Amino acid sequence: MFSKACEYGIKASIFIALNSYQEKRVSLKAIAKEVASPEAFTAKILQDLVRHEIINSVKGAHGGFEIDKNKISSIKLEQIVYAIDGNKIYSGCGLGLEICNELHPCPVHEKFKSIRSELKNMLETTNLEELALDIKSGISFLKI
Amino acid sequence: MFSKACEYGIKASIFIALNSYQEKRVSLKAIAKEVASPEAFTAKILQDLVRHEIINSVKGAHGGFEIDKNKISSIKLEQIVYAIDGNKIYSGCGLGLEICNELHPCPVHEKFKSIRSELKNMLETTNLEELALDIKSGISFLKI
DNA sequence: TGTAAATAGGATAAAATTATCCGAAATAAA
DNA sequence: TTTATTTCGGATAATTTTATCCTATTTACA
Repeated sequence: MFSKACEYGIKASIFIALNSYQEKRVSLKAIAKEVASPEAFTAKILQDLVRHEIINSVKGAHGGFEIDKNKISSIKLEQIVYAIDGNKIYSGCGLGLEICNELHPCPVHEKFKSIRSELKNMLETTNLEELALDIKSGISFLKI
Repeated sequence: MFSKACEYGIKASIFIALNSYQEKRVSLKAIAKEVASPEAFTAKILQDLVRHEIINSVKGAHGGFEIDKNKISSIKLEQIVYAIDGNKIYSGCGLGLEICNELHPCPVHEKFKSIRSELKNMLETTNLEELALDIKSGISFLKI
């Protein structure tokens, strides 16, 4: 469903958010360990998120990644996915047609409609805060 | 959502079904042209579908691909996707966790639940016949 | 001021996916 | 029986995605 890059990016963002609530900046090393992702690859993804101003980075000793506490609840999954994968997720036709719309639909256009819109809606409405809180309370997990 | 291979496979299957209703066998060349897919790559995918006994192939002059007319309505999208992409589509966790279930869910497990099940249901219930009929009646299209 | 700790970013490599090429095998028809 | 047509299958290539490595830059602190 998502690319590996996107999976890592989402998990990393949740972990950073979780720590940001406690004013704790986290290092690449700590992130990669916590979400079980390859360190160097994760670094590239975090750079993307920084460029898109979803997370913030601080260089040098005691540096690391953080998210403005007040922004966490307004960051939607959609923004993270878009920063990393672009608009691949919704943009395309299910069967790869260049033109696929109500007037010129691919064979599965109608069948996919509600699935795609539900996915879109989910990504646009779920925010980092709720995901981080579930981790904090032990309801969900970032690895294994 | 699907791999390119899967997209080509689904479109090819629909085109073959369409022709099989009129007892017409179609060649690789005709299929690739009709669904706008690379010929040699499409050949590999068709071989997969033949091995999984979803379509039938006849070698030699006047050979080509066909589907048993009586089977068309019972062939589900799910079978085609499975033959080509394996169980990647549902099997995995949305965030790539090795273990992801009700007891040990990833952060988006609940959020994805209905989307995944709707997708699963759609693939398991839509059959080749309905897709082929929509092409036949000009409601949907295989290319552009 | 020097050093250790971090992120940034370019170059490169590995793996997976997509795509092409070519000879072998099968088959219908001349 | 020969020839043209067509799928089969192995080898290879191109592209994209995933992953690694190394150096530069920044920063805190001794």
